[in-house]
Amino acid sequence: MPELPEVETVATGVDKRVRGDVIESVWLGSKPEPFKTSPIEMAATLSGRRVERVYRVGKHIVFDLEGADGLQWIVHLGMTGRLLVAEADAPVETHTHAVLRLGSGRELRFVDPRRFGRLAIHREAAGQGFRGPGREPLTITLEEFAALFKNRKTPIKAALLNQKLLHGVGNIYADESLFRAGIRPKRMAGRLTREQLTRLHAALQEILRHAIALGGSSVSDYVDADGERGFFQLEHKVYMRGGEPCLTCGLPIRRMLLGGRGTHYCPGCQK
DNA sequence: CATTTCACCTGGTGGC
DNA sequence: TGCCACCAGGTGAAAT
Repeated sequence: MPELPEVETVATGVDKRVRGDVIESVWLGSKPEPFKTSPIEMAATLSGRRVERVYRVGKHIVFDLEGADGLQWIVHLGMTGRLLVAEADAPVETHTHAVLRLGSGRELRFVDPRRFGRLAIHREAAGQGFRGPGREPLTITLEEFAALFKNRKTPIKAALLNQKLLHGVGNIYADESLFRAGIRPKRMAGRLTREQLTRLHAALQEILRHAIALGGSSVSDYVDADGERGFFQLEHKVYMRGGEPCLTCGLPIRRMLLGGRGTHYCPGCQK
């Protein structure tokens, strides 16, 4: 899964290749799982439209479609979803659920083995495009960030993963930013000190920006729109390093379950 | 309402 | 080589 940096990388890559292109025809797989909008309505809405712009909101990829009705195509990659721009004669991978044939002769393909991804048409309400469920981690101010966690009794890691608070943060960047800020994942969100909130706000933004600059983390099968892997996995300090020595203090990194998610932290560096 | 747990899927890995 | 348990970037419904 792609989290904020991976989705940003994919959206940027797709925008570069697809912006201005016309969707000439649409094929949607028969399995209904990925579609929040019915396949018939989705295909009818997309066919013949020009793509004005592609960008990221939270973990969603938003396609602005040309036209006065303000319709948008929303793609969520789930855990294993990929959006690929391919030549029309390139072999179609298994688990391909959507193919958009473009006027340029290329195809935009949605591939998702686990089928946790979602596709939908968003109808603009009151002149507003798709906004996402929460606040943007990259642009939120420290004051707004601190206010999100006030009086919350859930562990800080669970709060970071709650998309209605901040959208875009997932398991990798929650663990990595808590390590960088020196905070244990189980610490109650509402009990963080002002200093901890300041460190966490800075750590999260620094890590997300760094990860975007490196094209995201390729843990297993993540690739961008050109099929290229990212490099931020080489910078992980705790994620998936359970049992290995902390790169700062040497103590073994611990792995535990928190909210059903694998959680990694350093018992020496995080308080 | 806030919070936690679990189902939803396929595939890769490691132990036996 | 096979079988099986367990794990994986996420979310949202149901239970508490």
